[in-house]
Amino acid sequence: MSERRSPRISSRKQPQQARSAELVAAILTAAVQVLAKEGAPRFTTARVAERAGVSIGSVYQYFPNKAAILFRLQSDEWQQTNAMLQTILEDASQPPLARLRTLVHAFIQSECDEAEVRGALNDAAPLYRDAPEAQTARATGQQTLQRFMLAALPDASDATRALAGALITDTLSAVGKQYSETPRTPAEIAAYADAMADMFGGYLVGLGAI
Amino acid sequence: MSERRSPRISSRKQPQQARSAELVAAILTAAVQVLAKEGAPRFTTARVAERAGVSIGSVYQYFPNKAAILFRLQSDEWQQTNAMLQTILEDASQPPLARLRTLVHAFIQSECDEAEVRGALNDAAPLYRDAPEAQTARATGQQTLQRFMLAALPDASDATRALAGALITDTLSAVGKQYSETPRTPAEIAAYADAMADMFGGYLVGLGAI
DNA sequence: GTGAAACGCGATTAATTCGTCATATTCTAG
DNA sequence: CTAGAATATGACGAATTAATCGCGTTTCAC
Repeated sequence: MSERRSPRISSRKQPQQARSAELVAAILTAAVQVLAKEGAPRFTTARVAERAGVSIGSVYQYFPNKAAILFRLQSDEWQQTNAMLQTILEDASQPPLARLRTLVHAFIQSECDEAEVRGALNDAAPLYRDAPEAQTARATGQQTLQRFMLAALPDASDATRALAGALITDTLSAVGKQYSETPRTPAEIAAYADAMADMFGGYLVGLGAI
Repeated sequence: MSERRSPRISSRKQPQQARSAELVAAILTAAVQVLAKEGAPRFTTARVAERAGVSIGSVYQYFPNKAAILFRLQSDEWQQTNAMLQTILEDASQPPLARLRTLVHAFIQSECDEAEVRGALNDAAPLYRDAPEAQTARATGQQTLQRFMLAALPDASDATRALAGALITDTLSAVGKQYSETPRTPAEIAAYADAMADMFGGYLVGLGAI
């Protein structure tokens, strides 16, 4: 497929003084705004720097390249989403399938909430997707769901659980991505999330879910 | 989100002589090769022209811009896939859910078969996605599935059918896209497609499918 | 207060891009 | 055969782009 370009994407150096920490924060804030307002193709380091009220040189002091900024945004968001999903899935006060329904709603909702940024970030994905750091980050989310599968499908084989977990993870993320590309009303979102939860539920019950 | 750029994407003029028809064919063939070999970011009109053994000027004689070439590739593929899906869904010799399973297998398989091109085409999607022609093309595939839903869920309400149809369409295309991004063995593909068919089946049975 | 480290700057470079246009070649109708 | 329509060419203009580097400024430990 595409040429493998994965130079370093980790940050170039850590801010040590207060002003530089603010500067990095300003860059990230500006990056989100540029991404949401101008879209992925017009996301340039110069535009980010300008919006942040900072010089290009300063941007490159803390980010080795453009992809690193995008990856940082994606990474921060993954972390946030993962934390949310983990909280929901580990809430033992509800039966597994109820938790799954809650999770679907929360996930789809959050995707739609930040649709502008998410869409642009997906468009820019080719720039950071192949970096090793990105692969690692993705694995974390799947592990959380696999732990949940153990509770939901206690009698299934490991292979079955793994496959079901992978399918649900993929569906959630891929469909969520696509669904949020079009503007939706809150009612539509709720109905769609319910349908998706029904779909997962029907599937898991068929596999012997409790 | 991104700036709305949607100039004409339809072809600039129709080839009238034999040599120009060949030229257009050469451009499209070369475009696929460039896309597969170099990836979306390195897909340029110059590279396509060079690989096709044709001058840049000639490319712009039949395609108004770069996006038009990409759209043409996507459009051709949609048409091909749609024809296949229609054939499967309208095969009355099998019950609806069996047809759906066949469809899932065929679709996932075809996505994986041309993974290189599909992936790169998706990466380039921002360039042609917003064009009105693209919206139209997408609608066709959904109609085919909606007709099928009528057979599968004869007793459900229109709203239920529409929602279920949308969810299945979305899942199939979004997950297929994502799944084909990673190389897979034939056995993995078959197992995954089966799981997805189980998921759809469980969902539809829950809705009263026959 | 002072010196060194951290920080911030932005003009500049080198590369790449898309798409046009004036010109040259090939085809075909009559 | 020939005129003009269709087709093909590719050098070129105009615009963007990512990233660097040398130098001025601020901070802070001592």
